[in-house]
Amino acid sequence: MLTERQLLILKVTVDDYIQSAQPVGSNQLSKKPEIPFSPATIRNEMADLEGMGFLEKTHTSSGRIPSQKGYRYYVDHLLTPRPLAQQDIKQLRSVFEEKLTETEEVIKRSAMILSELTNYTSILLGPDVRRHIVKKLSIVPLTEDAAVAIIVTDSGHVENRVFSIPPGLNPSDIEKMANILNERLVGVSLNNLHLRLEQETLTILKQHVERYGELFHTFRQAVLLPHEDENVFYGGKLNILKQPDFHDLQKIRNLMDVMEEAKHIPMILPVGSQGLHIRIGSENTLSAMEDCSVITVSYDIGEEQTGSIAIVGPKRMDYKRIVSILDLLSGDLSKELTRMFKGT
Amino acid sequence: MLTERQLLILKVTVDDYIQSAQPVGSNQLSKKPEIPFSPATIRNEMADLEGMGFLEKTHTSSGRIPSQKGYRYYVDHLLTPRPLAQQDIKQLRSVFEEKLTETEEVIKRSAMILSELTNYTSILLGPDVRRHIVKKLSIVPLTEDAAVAIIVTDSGHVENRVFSIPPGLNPSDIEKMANILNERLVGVSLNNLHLRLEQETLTILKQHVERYGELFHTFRQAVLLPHEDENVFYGGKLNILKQPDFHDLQKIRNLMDVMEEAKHIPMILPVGSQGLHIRIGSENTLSAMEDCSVITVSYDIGEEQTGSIAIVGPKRMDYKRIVSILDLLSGDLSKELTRMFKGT
DNA sequence: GTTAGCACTCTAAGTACCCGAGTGCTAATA
DNA sequence: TATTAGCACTCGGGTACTTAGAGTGCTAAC
Repeated sequence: MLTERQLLILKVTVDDYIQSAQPVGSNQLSKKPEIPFSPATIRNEMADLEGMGFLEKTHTSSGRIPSQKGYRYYVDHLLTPRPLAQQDIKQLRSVFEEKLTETEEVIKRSAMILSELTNYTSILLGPDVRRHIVKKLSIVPLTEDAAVAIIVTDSGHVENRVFSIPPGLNPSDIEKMANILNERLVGVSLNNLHLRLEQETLTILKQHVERYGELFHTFRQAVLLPHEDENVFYGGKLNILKQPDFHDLQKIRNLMDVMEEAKHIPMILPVGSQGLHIRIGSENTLSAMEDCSVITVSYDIGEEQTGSIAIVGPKRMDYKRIVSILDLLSGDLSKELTRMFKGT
Repeated sequence: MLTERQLLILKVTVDDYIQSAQPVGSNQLSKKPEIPFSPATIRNEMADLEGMGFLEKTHTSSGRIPSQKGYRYYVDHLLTPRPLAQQDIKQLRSVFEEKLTETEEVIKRSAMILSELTNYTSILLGPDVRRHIVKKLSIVPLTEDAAVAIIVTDSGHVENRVFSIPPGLNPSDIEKMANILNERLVGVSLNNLHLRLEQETLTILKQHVERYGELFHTFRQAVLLPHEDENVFYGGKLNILKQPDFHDLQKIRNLMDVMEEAKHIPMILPVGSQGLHIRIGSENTLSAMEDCSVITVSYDIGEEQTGSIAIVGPKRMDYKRIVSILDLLSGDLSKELTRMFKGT
């Protein structure tokens, strides 16, 4: 168990290191007004804290920096969210002043502002498109042998895909097919679309549409997979380059690579987890992120859908500030997007 | 005027430096089989070439590197495009094996493969969406007070935008409006859309639709500006970090920043210029690119539309190889996209 | 005209050195 | 007994110096 004084010293050490990026020495600390002890006392305490694994030295006679365990303890027990400056709140809320009509636009802008405000990289995940519900479905012929299938969902999201029409097909058949599909598929979630497509529409199509087989096949292909990565928005990808903690070009490359790769997103932004989470250093599953901390928070759209926000920065991240910012944004974003979604 | 020998030495010097990234010395050169002169002779010639501004030294007793003028001369007079390896051709053409149905997909994949093949950053600009022609226009109501406007163009491109409906409006009016718009606007290019919108449809709307004013206004807003940046595709943004020529983090940041900023794209990819162009160092308009070379080439879609391709790399770029690659790709891409567009 | 020879230059790498910030330990102090 | 002053020690980073090597320009010989 840590004593009051140890707690104080640990807290101030972490705070100072977060702010300065330099190892913290006993002299330095003793000069702070909140620390009324002599350097020698601090040295003793720091040695203890190091013994317990909360602090580390970069070399034998250097000041201390927080260890992973130190950050973890700080985040769990010593973190007092710092109230945001009016200026920050204003900037953060400016997104909602813009009268944007689309969810995606709001999320995109939020990502940008978030990265400007934090100087870290932000990743925002929109609500899962696959849970959206088909509102309208249409097929627009383009040429003799190609048409574009368009699916509008209740959220205003539009999926569209070009697919090929078997040569020599009767155009009226395409129209018929579109009608049948519309009758049967409006109200179905994108998730269940391909299932319903085969279960319900195939038999009916058979009866009404000539050569339904080929047509149905290419259409099905087109509708099958929604673009996955369309749903991820980044802000300040280059902010990583601003951090003094990252100097190894190789590591920067790995990190940026991993972040952009769609397949890694679920590892960074655990879909479905509620509330705010902080992962420090090697607590991240991806090895490229072992020098990073990631703070994630979820937000709600309506009652069913959720999205998430992540801030990726160095372990020496300004936790206080980021937590406050994310708290505020997640609330505001939930309110605004729910409002937009339901239609006031 | 340069002598044969000077030409040879200049060429080999540039080639060598492109390959090794190290200043080239007279001894080194004299060992090459294609150079039958003694180091002393080479030194004399190099001194001359330096005097004429084709070569530079990094310090008084270093080997030579090509100057901007040197690169320019090399590119203009000494460049012999290197035939591509079968392997490369195969990889480059693999895009077309994928049976992609959408122009955008093809361009996106090309950007990726291009960056993998070259190890530089590729930027591909699709055909100008604003010249596409409206094929179909529809309005899908979402909630009481919002609807999504969808415009399908002849290329299969789908623009969609959510806009707000004035409260309490009769839904049938929206349908009427959609019908009128469709009748009048199919066949118009996106470019002329807003013009035609006011000239032709406004009066008719007045006659048929109640409260056309408000509805028309928000709709017009929505349709007005196509998303500009949707048309630019990148490959290998991080390849810059691989180049030994770039080590200054600040410069890298600037460069990456400039490239992603949509408003700078026209400076990098001059829209409308035909054929292949090489800009070296300060020949680029953007100061952030003064250490880069950019090779651009245009491609055609159908008879009217064009897109362009750019490769951004260090001045010490493998011009031979890139020129060959771009030549091939631009031709293939033109063929393939024209085919797709016209519908075989 | 070409080249061998040579003195000269400059970088990069290695070594030595010192300064300062920091530590741990011991002994004195409150 | 807990705190602190004092002190010897450590280590990184900066500066100065040296050296090796690659390269140059110039001159004189071929």
